[in-house]
Amino acid sequence: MTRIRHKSLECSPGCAVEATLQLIDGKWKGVILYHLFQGTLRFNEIRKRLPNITQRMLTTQLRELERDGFVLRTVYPEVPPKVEYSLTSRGQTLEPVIMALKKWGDEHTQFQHGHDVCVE
Amino acid sequence: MTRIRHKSLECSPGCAVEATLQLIDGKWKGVILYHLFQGTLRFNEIRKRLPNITQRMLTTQLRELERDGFVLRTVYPEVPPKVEYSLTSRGQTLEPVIMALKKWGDEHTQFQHGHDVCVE
DNA sequence: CCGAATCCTATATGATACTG
DNA sequence: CAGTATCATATAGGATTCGG
Repeated sequence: MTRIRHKSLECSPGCAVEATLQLIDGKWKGVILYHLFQGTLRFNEIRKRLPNITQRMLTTQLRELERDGFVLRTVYPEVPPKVEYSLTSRGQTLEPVIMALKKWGDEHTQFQHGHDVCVE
Repeated sequence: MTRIRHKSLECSPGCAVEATLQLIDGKWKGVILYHLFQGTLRFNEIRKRLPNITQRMLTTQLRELERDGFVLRTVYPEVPPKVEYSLTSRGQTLEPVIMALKKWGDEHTQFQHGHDVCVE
């Protein structure tokens, strides 16, 4: 779930935790970022890596990541269209965060790396 | 947002990222965990540290954290009631994750540590 | 003091169809 | 290929009230 930007946040010393969470939250953002760490990808290339995502959701999540300054969207004026997504430098700074999330998940949750589905 | 347990997850190499996110997501879970890293707290002690949370939401989030094995709830059969919350060993393992989120937030978002509210 | 029970709303997500 | 546009639904989060 991505919440409204500029919404007032609870402020305690842990405030920054939620601030970060709100930016990378969204059902697919974590995985999208994860794949983009490995390099620039086209729209459909990302889609292939997320077999269950709908076109609409991929667009939505990418737009939010772009809006938040994590992802750069490059449109090539060709026919058929070609759009590439890559991380901005700000997006790169999220790598330790995403990797911490992945590391914990790998160590503490059981899921099968199957074709396209895993169960928590 | 906390999603249903055992829901099928998208499985790609980044699957673990979302698996972890789904567990610590929830508007207040990150901050609650953050405060519990500093030691056992009573219900109202947590509440004081999260000035804007409602009683219902604090209960809800704590119950989910308990359900997911991160938090231990200890009820003292007294009048008036006394309930203490502490981290389980599994909860402790989240510390690097939460701290990575906090570190990023501290370095990359602007917010004011005020009385009770900050703006992203 | 620490909740549970209700009721309510916003919004995140999804299904589906269409398009330059 | 890479999107929009529409419609539908579930659920997260909140306000309020009551209780042991």
